[in-house]
Amino acid sequence: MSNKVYLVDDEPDLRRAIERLLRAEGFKVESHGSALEFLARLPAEADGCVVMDLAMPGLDGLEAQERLVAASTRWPVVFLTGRGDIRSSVRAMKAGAVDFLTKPVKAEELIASVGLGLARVREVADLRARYAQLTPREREVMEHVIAGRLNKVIAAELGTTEQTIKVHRSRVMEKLGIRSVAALVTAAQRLGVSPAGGEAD
Amino acid sequence: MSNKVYLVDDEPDLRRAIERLLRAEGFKVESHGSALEFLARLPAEADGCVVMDLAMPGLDGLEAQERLVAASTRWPVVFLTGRGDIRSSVRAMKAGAVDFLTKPVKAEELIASVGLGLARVREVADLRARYAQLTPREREVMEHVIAGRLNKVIAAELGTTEQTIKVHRSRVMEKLGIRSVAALVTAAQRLGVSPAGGEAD
DNA sequence: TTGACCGTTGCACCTTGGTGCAATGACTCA
DNA sequence: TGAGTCATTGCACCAAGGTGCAACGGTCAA
Repeated sequence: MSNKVYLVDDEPDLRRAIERLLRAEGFKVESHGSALEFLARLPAEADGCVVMDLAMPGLDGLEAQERLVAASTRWPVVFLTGRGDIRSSVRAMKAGAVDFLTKPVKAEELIASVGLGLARVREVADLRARYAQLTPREREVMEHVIAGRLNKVIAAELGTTEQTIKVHRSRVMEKLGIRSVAALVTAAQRLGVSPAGGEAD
Repeated sequence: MSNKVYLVDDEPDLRRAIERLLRAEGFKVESHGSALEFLARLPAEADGCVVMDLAMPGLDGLEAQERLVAASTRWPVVFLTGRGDIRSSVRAMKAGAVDFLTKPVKAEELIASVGLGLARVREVADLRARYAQLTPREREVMEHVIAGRLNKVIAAELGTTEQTIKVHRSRVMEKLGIRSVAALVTAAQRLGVSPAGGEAD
């Protein structure tokens, strides 16, 4: 799984060329002619790497990236553009882009970047699947646990008892396949889950 | 403290201009004509923001950045260059640069980036000072704690007793001013301290 | 309506972590 | 040599976390 590339470019000729290149490398490719079209058909969970142009009619590549970031979806994005400038590349990298390549692109560079993006997705794929199994309450408790709060404090804040928190907490650990708070904290960071109400000291 | 800028550029005229600009904003400025000169007089702990040119005789700006990263010093670096290209900017940002600006630079942009870099330094300055107080043994124990290991496991691995580990552990928490394992894990990440022997699950 | 899932609570028991006090031996530095 | 730091250990006690069992009420869909 997870060898899928979402190609977003408004030029049909270039799409075809890149598609061919990526398919020859064994990637599955899904092409979109505009960022809006891509975002509209966006899978709920990141299951591949995005390869996107910068300048496109409708929604800009950087704007599309911002939306992905804002939705905390953690899609890996590789930019591939012909009229890029330093300012754009810096903005893209700040926003967490995997790479920022210029046309004409060397095949090996594109493949390497896509591979890196896919590797990032795979790293958290299993964890995401596990996290999806958590109930809303369990996620809530998790956010408090990774903030370093004691069970009884969490209980007070959520208006329940310590016993209840213990149950939720143990289910969180069980479902995520994790056995220590330390591992839970790092898992949460990989998932983009933030501690509730700031960190405790 | 920590409003210091380390300016590294081989052009004396430009150094003077930037120095004046930064000093007018209340920053302390220390200038160096080459990356090697800067690295040779490098303070042990990051106590300011680096503003560096890309192309310089001797050591390249990107190479200098790499050395800083390799030494895990976590210096914030703002690149300021006249002949930059996209490839360089992407490489710099991947290596963790705060920003990548081009000459001529707008004063407000440079000031904003330097301010951001300094903010990053200040964020961990207090923590670094505290971490510096730890004894070697305490750091060792800390690395096991953030790996999620139980006290008795740590004791076995370090060839001592659980009691001893408890003492070291409580000293770590006390010296760092931290009260939960969760906070310790995030503090360790900010400090660049890695868990011992990989993470426990 | 029945079954499944969710959130909840209580109780008992055990493990683990945290604290305070006291003490020892090794090492370095003045 | 004496002071200071570091690493170590033991003991007692308390706090917090983790587990297993049993149970209740609500929601939602088949």
